[in-house]
Amino acid sequence: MSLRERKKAKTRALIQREALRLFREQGYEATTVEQVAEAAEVATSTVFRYFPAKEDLVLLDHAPRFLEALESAPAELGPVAAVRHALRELAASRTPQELAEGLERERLMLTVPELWAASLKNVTSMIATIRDTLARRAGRDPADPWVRDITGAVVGVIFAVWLDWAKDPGMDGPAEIDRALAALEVLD
Amino acid sequence: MSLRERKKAKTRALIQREALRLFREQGYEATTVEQVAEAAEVATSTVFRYFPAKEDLVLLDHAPRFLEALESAPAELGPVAAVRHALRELAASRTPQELAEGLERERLMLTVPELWAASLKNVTSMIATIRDTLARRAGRDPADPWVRDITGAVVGVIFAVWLDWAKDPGMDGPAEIDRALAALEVLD
DNA sequence: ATATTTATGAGAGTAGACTCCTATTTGAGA
DNA sequence: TCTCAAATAGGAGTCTACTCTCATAAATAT
Repeated sequence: MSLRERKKAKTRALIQREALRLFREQGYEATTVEQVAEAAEVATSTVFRYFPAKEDLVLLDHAPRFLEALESAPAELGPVAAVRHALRELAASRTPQELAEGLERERLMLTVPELWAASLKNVTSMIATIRDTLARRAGRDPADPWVRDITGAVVGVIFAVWLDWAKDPGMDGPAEIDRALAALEVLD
Repeated sequence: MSLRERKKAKTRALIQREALRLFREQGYEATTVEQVAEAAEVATSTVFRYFPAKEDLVLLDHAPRFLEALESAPAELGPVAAVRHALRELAASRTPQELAEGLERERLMLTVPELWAASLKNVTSMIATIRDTLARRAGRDPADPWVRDITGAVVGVIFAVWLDWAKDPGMDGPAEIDRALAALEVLD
């Protein structure tokens, strides 16, 4: 990785970090892109060079790893069991530091309505991808009602726990999600 | 109802109707408030007098009627069965015209991300209320994980069907939701 | 009919997201 | 060290949601 690339990655991360901090401190809409630029000590145009739109500053990107894990889960597992498997694997593959950072960001996203709203586009496309993956695993059409219903239930349950977790960081989120999903395995 | 009030209601409805038409025909972002004003033959400032923000042109909530029905569902029904019951009752109480109008608006809301985002606050408070109601019916604490998980699964499934319905208005949404929820009754 | 209250139109003005251009800096390669 | 390509700063400019003001018109009350 060249120096140039490293610098770019660093700048990008810096901008995003400062943006999230400001969003948390004073709200998403109340924060202007100019303020983000100032905080990161770059020009406003530079912010837009890295992030095509303000809402893109909020992207969450550990989705690919989850999808990968879901894809490569043992073929004999049903959809719900596969999701449980993938989640456990993902949790295990993350360093404690990564986990804390991820939790912080997710918490921020879930507790600040504007951020959640801003990331809705990503969330929906992520849900669609999960659905496609589950369909492929089961050898069914993604339009299949059964696939849709299972995906809906799984995502709904995960979100429900997630929301509680965001409100009470003391609880063991991953364990709760696992337990909640276990109850859904009757659907497999 | 005075003449003045009737006129206001008429103007308001006219603005909203024209707005929805334009949003449907050329997209939400691509439609300016000025165009809406022009189509409704009012001044731009008049649009804002009736609707504080562009996104408010789309909002609506028939939530109260559903919650009422849920509250008064037979006590012996489990949570999922109670939700099914309430939904059936709600569907029966709406005229075909109301149903079509509602669907049109929901469709728009679900397919345009920023509209969905705008109504997120209402949606989350609605989910919280459903959870409270289900908890009361079951004689449990709203913080109970079981209540949380059931609510999450139910809401997740309904949204999943809703999204598909929005994409394919030809399908029988209420029936699909009922079928999907039937599969969840094992959790009751 | 007159006075008062309320809704509207018209337009000027603000703010902030986003684009585009140019001069300047900075890393990469010879 | 010198040269070239890429990245940035700085700033001017656009677009549109949204606000404010005031004069006019329409509805209501007396």
